[in-house]
Amino acid sequence: MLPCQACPLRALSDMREFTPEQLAWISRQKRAEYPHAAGDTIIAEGATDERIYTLLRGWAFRYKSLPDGRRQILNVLLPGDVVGLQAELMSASPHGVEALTEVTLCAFRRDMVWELFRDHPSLALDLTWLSAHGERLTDDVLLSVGRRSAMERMAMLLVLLYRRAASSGLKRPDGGVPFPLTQGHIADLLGLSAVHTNRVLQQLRRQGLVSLKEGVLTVGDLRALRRVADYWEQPAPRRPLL
Amino acid sequence: MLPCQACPLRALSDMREFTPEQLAWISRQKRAEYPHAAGDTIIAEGATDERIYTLLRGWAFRYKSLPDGRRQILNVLLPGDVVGLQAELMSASPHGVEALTEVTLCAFRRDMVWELFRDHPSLALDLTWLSAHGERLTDDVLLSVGRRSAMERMAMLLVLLYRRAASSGLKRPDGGVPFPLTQGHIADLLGLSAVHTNRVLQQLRRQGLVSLKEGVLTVGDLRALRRVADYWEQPAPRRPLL
DNA sequence: CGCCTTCTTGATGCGGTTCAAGTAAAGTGG
DNA sequence: CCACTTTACTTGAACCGCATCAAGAAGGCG
Repeated sequence: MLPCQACPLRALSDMREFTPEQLAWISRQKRAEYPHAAGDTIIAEGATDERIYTLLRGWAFRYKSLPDGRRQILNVLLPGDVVGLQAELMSASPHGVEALTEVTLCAFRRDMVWELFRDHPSLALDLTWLSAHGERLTDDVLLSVGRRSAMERMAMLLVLLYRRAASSGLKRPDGGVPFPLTQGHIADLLGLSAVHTNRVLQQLRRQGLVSLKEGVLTVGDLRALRRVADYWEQPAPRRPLL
Repeated sequence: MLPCQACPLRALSDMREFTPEQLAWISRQKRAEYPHAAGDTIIAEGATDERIYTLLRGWAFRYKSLPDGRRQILNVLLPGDVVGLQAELMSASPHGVEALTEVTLCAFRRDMVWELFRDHPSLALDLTWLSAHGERLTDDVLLSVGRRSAMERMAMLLVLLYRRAASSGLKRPDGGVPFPLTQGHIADLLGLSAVHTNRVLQQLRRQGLVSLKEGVLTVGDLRALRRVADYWEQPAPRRPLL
C-alpha cells in the first residue's frame, strides 16, 4: 500500500505543500487501496457506505438518475478528487459514483473526518475547499446545460476536461490526453441525446478543432475551440491534496 | 443587532441544538446586519468580497451568467443558508448572489472561518455540512435541467420550494407560502424561456394543481404534483444553523 | 400621466429528440 | 476457432418540444 508521502499526486504543479506531520497523519488514516474495473459502481445512489475515499488513479463520475432510467452526470472525477464525502455528511449518498476506467481508491476510516476536524483544522479546511471546488465544477455544468447550445456545451466540455486532464499530469508526448468517456457519457453529462452528441462532435472534427478516437483527445485549435464555447480562461486555483 | 441566542431561526423544527458556549462564540463573531432591497446584487460574479454572511430574513439566489447575458440560476437561498463561503475559500466568487425580496444578512468577520476551524471543530463540521447541503440542491437542479421535461421541471421546482419554504416556517394559515420568484426567475432556474415557463405554469393552474398569484404559492394537490414530477419524498436531513 | 416590468397569448420555425437501420470492434461461450 | 452477442458509433428521416418574435393587457411607480 502506497504511503501518502510517496503519493505521485504530490508532484503535480498545482498542489499545495503539507508538513511532514500532516502527511504522516494522513498516511496513518489510510486503510486500504481498492481497485475497481471500468464501469463498476463505486457508490450506489442512496447507499449508506460510510467510508470516504480519494481517487488515486483513473477516472470516475458522479451522477443522479430518474426512476425511468434517464441519467444526468454531475461531474467528472480525476485523481486527487475526494469521493463519498457527501455520503459521510448526509446519511445516504445523494448521488452515485461510477468508474470510467480502471480505478484505484484510497480508503480512509469512517470517523476520520471527525478526527480530522478535531485535530487538524488546516486539513479540515482543505477538505472543505476540495468539496467547494467540486461544487464549482458542477455549477459550471449547470450553466452549460441550462443556457448553452449543444455546440457551445460540447466545446466547453472539451476545453475544460482537456485542461483538467493536462494539469493532472496526463498529457502525452503527442499533446493528446486520455479521454475515457463514451459519447453516451458525454450525452448524459451535457443533457443531450447520444445521437445529437455524435453529430455535434463530428462537426467539431470536420472543422479540425478536435480529434477524439480510441480514448485519446487531441485539440487541434484551442483558441478556436474556446471561441466556440464563448469561454475565456480563468486562473486555476492552487488546490490542497488530502 | 440581534444576538444569535435569540435568532428566530433556532426555533425551526429541523435545526440541531447548540451549546450555550457555541452560541455565545458565534454571536461574538457577528459584526453587523446588512439590509438589502429586492433585486440588489449581494455578491457580484467574480467579486472578491471576503466577508461571509448568513441569510437571516428574505429570499435570494445564486447565479452564473454568460457574456451575452444569458443567465442560469443555480439555486434559491432561504433563511439559514450561508452566503459567500465559496468566495472566502476561492479567491474570487465563482457566482453572483442576488436578493429576491428584502433581505437581512448577518455579516461575519473575514477570518472567522479560520478561527472556526481552529477552535470549534464541531461548528466547522456543521459549516461543511451546510456547504455540502447547498451543493446537493444544485445537483437536483442539474438533474432537472438536464433530464426532465419542462413540465416535470416545473412540478419538481414547486414541490421542492413549497417544502423548503414550509419547513423554514413560512407557511401561512391558508396553507400557502410566499413565492417571490417572477416567471423570469423560474425560467432562468429551469433553463427555459420565459414564454414557455408561462405556458407550463398555466397548464398546472388549469389542472388545479397549483395557484400562484401575488407572490403566494398554494398547492392544490400535492400528491398529483409529485406524480407529474415523478418524484417521491426523501426524508429531510436535520441541519445545523451556524 | 407615461413608463417600466410582469404576465399573457398567438404564430412560426429551429434545435434537438426519437425511431430505425447499419457498421465495426470487442468480448463470450460452445 | 467460429457463431453469437454486446457495446460503441454512425447516418438518415420524421417529428415535436421548446425558443423566438411580436403584440397586447395589467399593474406598480416616479
